Amino acid sequence: MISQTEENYLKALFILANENGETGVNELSKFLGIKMPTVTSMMKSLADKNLVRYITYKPVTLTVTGKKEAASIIRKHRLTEMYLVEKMGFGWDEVHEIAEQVEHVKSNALFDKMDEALDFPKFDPHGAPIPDKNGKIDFPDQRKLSECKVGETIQLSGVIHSSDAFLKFLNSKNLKLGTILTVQLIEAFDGTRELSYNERTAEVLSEIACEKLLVQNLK
Amino acid sequence: MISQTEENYLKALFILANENGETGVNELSKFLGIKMPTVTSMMKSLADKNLVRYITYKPVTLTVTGKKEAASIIRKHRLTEMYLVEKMGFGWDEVHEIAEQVEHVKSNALFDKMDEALDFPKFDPHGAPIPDKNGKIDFPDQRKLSECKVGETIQLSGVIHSSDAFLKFLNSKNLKLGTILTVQLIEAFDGTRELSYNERTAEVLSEIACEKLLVQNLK
DNA sequence: ATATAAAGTTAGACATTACTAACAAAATTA
DNA sequence: TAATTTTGTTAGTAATGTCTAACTTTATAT
Repeated sequence: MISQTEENYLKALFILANENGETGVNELSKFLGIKMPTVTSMMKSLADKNLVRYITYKPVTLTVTGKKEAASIIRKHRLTEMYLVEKMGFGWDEVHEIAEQVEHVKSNALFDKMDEALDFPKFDPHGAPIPDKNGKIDFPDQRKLSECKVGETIQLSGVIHSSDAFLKFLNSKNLKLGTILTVQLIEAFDGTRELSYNERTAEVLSEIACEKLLVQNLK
Repeated sequence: MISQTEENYLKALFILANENGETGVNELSKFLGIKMPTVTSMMKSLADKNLVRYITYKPVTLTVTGKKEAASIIRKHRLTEMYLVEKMGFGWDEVHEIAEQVEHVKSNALFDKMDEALDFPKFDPHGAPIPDKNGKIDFPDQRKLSECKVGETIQLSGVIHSSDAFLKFLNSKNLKLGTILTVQLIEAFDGTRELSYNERTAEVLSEIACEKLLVQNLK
């Protein structure tokens, strides 16, 4: 039996995994807001349970079992977010904290019912892909808005590392997933972008904001 | 901040409270499946937090604060059960375990949304009353089927201390809340009841089963 | 009214999950 | 390459919530 605490570590490892699937202890510590010695000892304990591979002074990787568990928790989280938005009338800026708790509920039936009621959605309300029952994720072909060049016209398809405050900010700018944007101008000295979308012709977004926005090419 | 564990103790105290609102440590221990010394020490800790009144060797009572907290958890549990049955297509025999977990979610908004979607229900799928936001419970005028006399015609209005197995058994007998029953016969030697309802003329229920069924007079 | 049974408490141990302080290894920079 | 910074580990402590063993108080029954 995996505890809620352990589930949170596995989820973090899944989310933070770089190209090699590795995550440093320091990175994990900062992400979870838990001090490094605690993380180290948890890594030992998860390694004993065969959920991660851990060698002292080396980055941590999830085992196949660990990865499956992590994907299952992320699936529960994202299905919950989608259910709250689509079926219960919550805003996309209100669902993270609730999903953070509901994701730990031990009942496949509950999440399968959500999945079905939502007609098996592929993405959550923030554009993040929802793993299927086998833990498989269908990653869309996305890049950051901050990487787009002047003149490009693309579609907003995801928001990453989003605080509720940032989502409320997007609401206030009338930016939603699906909005079609054109990059009008990039300020050389601070990376500020000027964008046009809908009837808006010169909305200004900071570079930091643009790094949190994912876009797709138009189809 | 009250932990999940503490919430479970408060809920149990609320449910087990007798006419004086008292509960013995032993009773609590058996109900929760937790050994008595653990219960004793938890009672001390809850008393320090002003959630219960505890004097050694005396039964425990909830304080006003404790009672309010307990009612809030029970409200969450029963709203969740009702939501799962009415909005998600679960059977009344499938929802207890899920609600047992969801009841600990810290989000008034979630339960208020359920309440609204269900149009502010007064009872859960097992006929138990749902406390309102202020912790007030509207107890209906119910008695046990085991207390009814031969010839009485009443309406099934609640199921108490019900295991999932017992609920499945009721399903198999086609007994639901609202079913109108007539007590045809009570066996003197073992308390077995013969009941008629719908087209069924002589369904036999044990005394133990009849003690778990609550009924109301017809209106 | 005393013996026995039931209920309740105390003391001490243990697992989990967190922390701080001190130290060690690895990476970076001068 | 040597010094410094960053990253990571070890050791020791603490809170929470559980347990068993031993003991005490209260209730029950003969």
